[in-house]
Amino acid sequence: MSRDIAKAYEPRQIEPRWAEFWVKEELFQADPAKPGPMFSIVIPPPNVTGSLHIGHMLEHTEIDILTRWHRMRGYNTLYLPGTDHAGISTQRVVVKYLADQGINYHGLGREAFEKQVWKWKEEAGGEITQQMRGIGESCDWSREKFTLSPEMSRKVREVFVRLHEEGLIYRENRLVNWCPVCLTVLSDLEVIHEERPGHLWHIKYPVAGTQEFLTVATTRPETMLGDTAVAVHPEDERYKGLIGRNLLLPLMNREIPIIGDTMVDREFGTGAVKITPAHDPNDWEAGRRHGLEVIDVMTDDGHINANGGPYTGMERFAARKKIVEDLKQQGLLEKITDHVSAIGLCERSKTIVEPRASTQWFCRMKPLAEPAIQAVENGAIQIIPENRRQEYFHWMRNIRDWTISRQLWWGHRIPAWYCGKCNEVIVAREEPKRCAKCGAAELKQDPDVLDTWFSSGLWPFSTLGWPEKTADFARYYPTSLLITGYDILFFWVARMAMLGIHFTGEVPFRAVYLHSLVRTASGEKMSKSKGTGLDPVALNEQYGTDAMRFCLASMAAPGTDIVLSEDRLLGARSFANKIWNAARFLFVNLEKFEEGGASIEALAGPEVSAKAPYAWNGKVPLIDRWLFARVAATVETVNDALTNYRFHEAAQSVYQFFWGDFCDWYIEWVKPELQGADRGRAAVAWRNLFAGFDAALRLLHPFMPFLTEELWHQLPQAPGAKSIALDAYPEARAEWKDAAGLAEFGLIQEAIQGLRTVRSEMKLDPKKKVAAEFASGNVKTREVIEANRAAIERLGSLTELHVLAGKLPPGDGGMRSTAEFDLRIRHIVEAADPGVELARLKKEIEGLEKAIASKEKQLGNETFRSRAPEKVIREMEETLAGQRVELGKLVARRKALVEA
RNA sequence: GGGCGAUUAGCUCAGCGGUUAGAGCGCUCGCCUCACACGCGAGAGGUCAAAGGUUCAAAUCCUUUAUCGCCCACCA
Repeated sequence: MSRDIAKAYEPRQIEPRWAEFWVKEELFQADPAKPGPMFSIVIPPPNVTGSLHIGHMLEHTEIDILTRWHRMRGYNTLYLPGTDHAGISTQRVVVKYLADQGINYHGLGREAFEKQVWKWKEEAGGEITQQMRGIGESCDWSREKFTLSPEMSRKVREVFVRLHEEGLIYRENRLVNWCPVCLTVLSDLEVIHEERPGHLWHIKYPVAGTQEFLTVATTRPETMLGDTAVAVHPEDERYKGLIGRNLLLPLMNREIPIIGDTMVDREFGTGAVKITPAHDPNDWEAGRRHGLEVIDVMTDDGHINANGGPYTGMERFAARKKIVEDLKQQGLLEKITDHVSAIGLCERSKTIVEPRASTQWFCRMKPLAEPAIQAVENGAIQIIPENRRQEYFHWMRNIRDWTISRQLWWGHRIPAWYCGKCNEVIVAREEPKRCAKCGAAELKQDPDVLDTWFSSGLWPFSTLGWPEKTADFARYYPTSLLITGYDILFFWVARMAMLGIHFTGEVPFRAVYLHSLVRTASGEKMSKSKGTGLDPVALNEQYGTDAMRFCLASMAAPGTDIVLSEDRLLGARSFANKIWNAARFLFVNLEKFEEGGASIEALAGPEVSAKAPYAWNGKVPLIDRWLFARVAATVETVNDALTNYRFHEAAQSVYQFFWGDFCDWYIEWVKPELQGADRGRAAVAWRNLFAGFDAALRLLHPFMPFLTEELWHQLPQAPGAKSIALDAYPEARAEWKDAAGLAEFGLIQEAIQGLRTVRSEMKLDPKKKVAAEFASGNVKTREVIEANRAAIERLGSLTELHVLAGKLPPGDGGMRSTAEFDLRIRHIVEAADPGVELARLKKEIEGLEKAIASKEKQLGNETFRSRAPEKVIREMEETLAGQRVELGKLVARRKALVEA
């Protein structure tokens, strides 16, 4: 950078280089043999065919900040990357891709289709991991995993077989959620409920052998084709007598019984419920209780099947329409009322899910859930933010069995084989040659695959080598932390907790931090499919990845969603530019200093920094004491904030430090000293400046890795030191903490700001230097000001500052008073408007009076004095005394002004 | 039907029991001061959604209400 420095920071010139460097140098490869405390994190595997969206950007930024922060603090750190095969969603993408080319995937056949998906994966599958490299994630790429790799497949089969042996996995015919578009069964979680206005159709069923009718109310008339009973409440006076009689099912002309069942709510509808065991979960149960026939009237793709009489072949909603029409025509439709009901939609296709009886594989969850509940209860797994614990508990305590089979081709094939001869079901790790029961060789593997979440549920231990006892597993499991979105708490987090504990005997992660969702300005979840997402890759190009990372971090308060705006990004970009320009200042001025024979090696570098701050004439200058005290305070704030996942607090703290302290005060203060005639003094100033800057870079690195890496390389480093990422995070060294230094410098800041305010109020030309007076009754205060007079004069644009004892009498010019000191700039102001000054005084006096009154009231209160902590009382008294002094001064000033 | 969260400066949000409530952006005034106009300096702007309550002390804890949002749920 040093000789030809761009005036503005241009991330595009810098980021790709370092992104490549980090990968090529394999800087983040973990070594289980290395000593030290451990920090491990496995990535929530993104969809292999996906691309980086804004949610990933946030998640990966948070993961990478914590990873880099731990690594710099000496932890043996592993950040394990990988991707998910994402069964249903990937299959949908490829099916559509083929369809666009006029290819029907069914026609292709299973094997050819699978080949297509693998081909797709090879082509598109690299994108997201490539993007992750591009944004500088400090992953160990040598350990990258894919949920559908042969290696992972073996682990999946192992788990399946063991669960089956334990009786936790079973196959059964029951009512499941069916998606007629995806053509597969779905788990309960994959069905999203949405309230929609609909109707309640009141249909008259003729009572067999009479002229009477029984009216039933239904929201889904088309299911009547499969009705096998009508239920009424056994104690319902209206219908009691009908129980046991038969009804003639309209349109189908089948006789069905009237049954009594307490499931019926007498208040709802007509109090009579049609029972369709094949297409409603309640009815399914009722059917079992009463031994009713199950008549499935639907095809896989949501049409009426051969059981549907005249409606056979019709699409389900077309059939609904026709059935209603026909009923109306036959005079069997009593009425239609409006009714809002929650309907189930397929998470992927948004199709209305059809409840349907089907034979599927299930996993018994209760026994798995119990230990996972306890793990969170007893703190073995910590969930942050805390309020998500409740959701976790609620779901886990009401958990139902998990439908794990899917009628897809893309996924882990279920390791079950059926004997063509004796129908024996064989579940095995390897494909069996013969039936274990009858010895026949006619075995056929179950065509279905496992729910994607089944394999991702094993992720923390499968990726680390389980069931083998690998070094990685021993060293990095249980993982330290999981960072993921709260939207997959049940899908993924809960299942990992259950399976992890069950198979390893240990929790899969010590803590789960559930990050926010990034929303659009209108509050919607950002989504690419809806076109409401911001493209992080494009934004990174535009503003810089560091700016994006910093922006997200500064907004990532736990528990609240993020609304990202370009305004905020602009602010973060400015911050990056500010850092760049601070560096530019250093190097540009260093050149001038170097002309006198100094070299950067003598002024900067790890050995020089280690001894900072440097003294001059036996004393560390106040400004340097102050700077390092601020470094220590910032380090403490950042460490504390990151320990508690308070990214926004950490980001805000480094921002304030770098911009507010380092640039606005420190650099401005030391400017003249750096180029001063006294080269010894200047060398000390340079060393302290570089040491401060070096600490700042390391402090900032987890948030803004590219920029800090670039600048770090411009400074002398230890031989063999490769990257700031492997350097040490600054420590809050005890010798840097300096309360007195902070207080003294605070006083000076207040004085300078006071002077500037007065100048501004007096509308003085910024270039015009004037004389000023400073007065304080405190000897120590006067000494501090006197000792730093030159800098105060410079930063306050003064010709000279007179330091006086006591207080300033009222007089001409602009005045400013605090409890500690008085300031005045004497100046004849031509068009000075005393009204403006009076108005300001009035406002300040009123504010003070209000504050004083409230304190006097409190302090005068006996209960307060007896109950409040002593510290609070003492502080309040001190403040009050100060405010009274200040008020006195302001009132005197006002009086003098009015009289003049 | 249950549960959770939000409501604070024009905007986006921090703060969650103890001084006159903060930040970024925007706004006003003044500055191209030899690192940075993606900048520098100085300001204006809020009865912390409403009403009760607890407390010596409430934006902060409790209750109710209103508005908005989310999650869970097999009332046909």
